[in-house]
Amino acid sequence: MGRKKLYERSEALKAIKLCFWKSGFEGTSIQDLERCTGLPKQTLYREFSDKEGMYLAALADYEQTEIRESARILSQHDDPKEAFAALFAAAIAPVDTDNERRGCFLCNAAADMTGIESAIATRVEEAIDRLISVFEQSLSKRQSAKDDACMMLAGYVGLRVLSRGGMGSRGLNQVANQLVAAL
Amino acid sequence: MGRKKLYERSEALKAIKLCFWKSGFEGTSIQDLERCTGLPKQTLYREFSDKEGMYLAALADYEQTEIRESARILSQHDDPKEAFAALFAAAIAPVDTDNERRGCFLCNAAADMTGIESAIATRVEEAIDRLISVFEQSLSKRQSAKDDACMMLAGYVGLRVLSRGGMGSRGLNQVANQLVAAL
DNA sequence: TAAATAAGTTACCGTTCGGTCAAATAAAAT
DNA sequence: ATTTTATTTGACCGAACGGTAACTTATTTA
Repeated sequence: MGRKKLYERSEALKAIKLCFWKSGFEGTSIQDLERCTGLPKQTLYREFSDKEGMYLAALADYEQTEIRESARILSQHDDPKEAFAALFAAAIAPVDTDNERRGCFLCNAAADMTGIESAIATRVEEAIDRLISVFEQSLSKRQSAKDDACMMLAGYVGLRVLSRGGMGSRGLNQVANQLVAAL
Repeated sequence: MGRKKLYERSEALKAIKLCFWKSGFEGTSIQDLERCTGLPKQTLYREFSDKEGMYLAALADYEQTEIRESARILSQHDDPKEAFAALFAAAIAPVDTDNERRGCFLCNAAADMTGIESAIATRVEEAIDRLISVFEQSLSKRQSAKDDACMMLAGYVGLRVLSRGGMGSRGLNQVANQLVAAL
């Protein structure tokens, strides 16, 4: 019943995610996605409907890999200070090893949003809510868990946006240390 | 010696700034700028050379108005806690009065940057450096001024990106309060 | 083996993109 | 009044944009 597909959706999606991650929604063209996936646009459109579908799928994939990884890192430490220190360290690592400055796809998406923009804005808000829940869980032993989670979220977002914005790893480590100390 | 211009550069620039502020570099077309300034593209190109010139001029204008205003707010309070509380309050105000979610142009620009991109990246880095200096000055009485400024910068960036990302004013106030408490 | 279904391929759609050129127009300086 | 300088206007450029339709090829059912 039909031909076997010569590509794998998950692999294509991974490439698409990296593309949007680096260049944002408007900054990424369908042609860019053809190049990075190696697939013709027809295949992309069949698989993801349209550009927005590609972006939403990429964002969802990001949440299920990168964000889930963050949750895992946090859950590996009992002490919240240690937990967040580890999280921040993981965020900074690619900057001072490979000078990789993609930042956080979700944070970039939040800054990308141009006012009232379709389904994407909603998904971004939802993903941020889930991220704050992850933070909250790591801080659940504290009675000020919710407030602390808010602060750490802001610090996390700031850290990752600044890293994309070109801040050196020395400054980023300063930020991380001070945020952990504030806990 | 020639005809008087029927427009004012500063007014045009103000409109251009708002446009890039809302929609970012890639998300703003020359046609958008024609509409918001009321000027034909010829005039825009003569005045600012090209799209990048328009963006850089807008970013510079942002720094000389909005960022300078931030410095003013900070300088009006002796106690750093009060100073940053006032700064954060000013950042949150437009969200819960007009639901205005432009965020911070400079923060948006930092998140926009797609890798090695021309002169814009450099200017953004410089502007961030200047912003951190402003923060540092407000904290100059402390011996940990530099570290505290780093943390507040990350918190500030996070706060403004989250506000653009749709976080409600309740959450934003939580963030602000906790950041001030961490000082 | 034939029908059905899905994937690959190619060309193409109208629109918008950033950017340019030249003519027309207006006002200041000589 | 004429020259000079600047502004405005509108047409135009090739390229890239997101998206689609049609045709070919391959594979799995019946």
